[in-house]
Amino acid sequence: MTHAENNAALNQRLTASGLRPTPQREIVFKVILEKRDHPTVDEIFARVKTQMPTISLATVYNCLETLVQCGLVRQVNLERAPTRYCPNLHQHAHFHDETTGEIHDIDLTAEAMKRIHALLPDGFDASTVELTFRGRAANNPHGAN
Amino acid sequence: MTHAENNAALNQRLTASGLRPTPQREIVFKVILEKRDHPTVDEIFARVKTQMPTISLATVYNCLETLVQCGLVRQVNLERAPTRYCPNLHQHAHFHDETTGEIHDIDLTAEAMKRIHALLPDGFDASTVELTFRGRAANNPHGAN
DNA sequence: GTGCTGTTTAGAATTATTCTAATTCTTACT
DNA sequence: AGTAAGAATTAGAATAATTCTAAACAGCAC
Repeated sequence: MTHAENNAALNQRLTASGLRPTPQREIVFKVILEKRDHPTVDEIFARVKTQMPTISLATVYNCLETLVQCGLVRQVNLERAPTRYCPNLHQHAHFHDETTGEIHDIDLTAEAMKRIHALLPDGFDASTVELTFRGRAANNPHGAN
Repeated sequence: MTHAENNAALNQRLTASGLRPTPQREIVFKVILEKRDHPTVDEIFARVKTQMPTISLATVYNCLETLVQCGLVRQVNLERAPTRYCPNLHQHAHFHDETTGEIHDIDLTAEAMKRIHALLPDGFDASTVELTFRGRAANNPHGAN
């Protein structure tokens, strides 16, 4: 996807929710897509400031909340650490490498998701699932991050 | 398990780790076992204070950290909410009811755990897994909480 | 252009948690 | 028993991520 396409998608989602496309929202979305690690708010703030030095931290928080609401990025909370943000919208699990602190996405098939949902007894209806592994990854397994 | 048995288990674990059994640790462990919901530190603090009014919040934090280290209780972090504590040591997932805020334990079989671990590609070695569902539960399904 | 609503901004406020330094408690040794 | 050493507890201060507040700003509808 090109940047222009991502932008169009963003604007569409925003207006669909009665929200306005703004330069701040655009740029925050852009930096998250650019480097597909799992940055914290501070990291996002730092990256955005290089291109828009006047942006405020509160705005970054606001934009991120908006993006999450629109379903364009996912929030990742690991233990008590600062919240991280993830542009991968495919169903996936996270692997938290204890040695490097890196977070790797683990793609899940629809079949796997179905099996996970099937673990729930009757009477439980889950709208979202979060699956997080913690451990050690071999050196840069398939170059993922 | 009786209270005396739990206490014996606690003392054994503590001394095995070179730590001391203390009245504070005992009582913190007791209140977590007594009411098997998933209390926050504040709730634990409140419950403990009724029986030991002089205990300090810092001590509750310390005791909980100790109990977690000894593997006697589990920490549960959901989104950005205060950490909760869980005495259920069986492998299990959590179901977070969006309407009531309650957390239900979902027991997992060894077979299910194995299948979950099998989702990881080669090169990833997980020591722990966390599986959390969010959604709505039917009214008090099998009386669990 | 004027007003209306949504957005951004800076800084203050909040809140869960951790840290600090002093005190108290245990245990071991004499 | 008396004392030293280490561990645990305590109260309160400090930290840090996040949220709130109030004011300024921007863009659209009329």
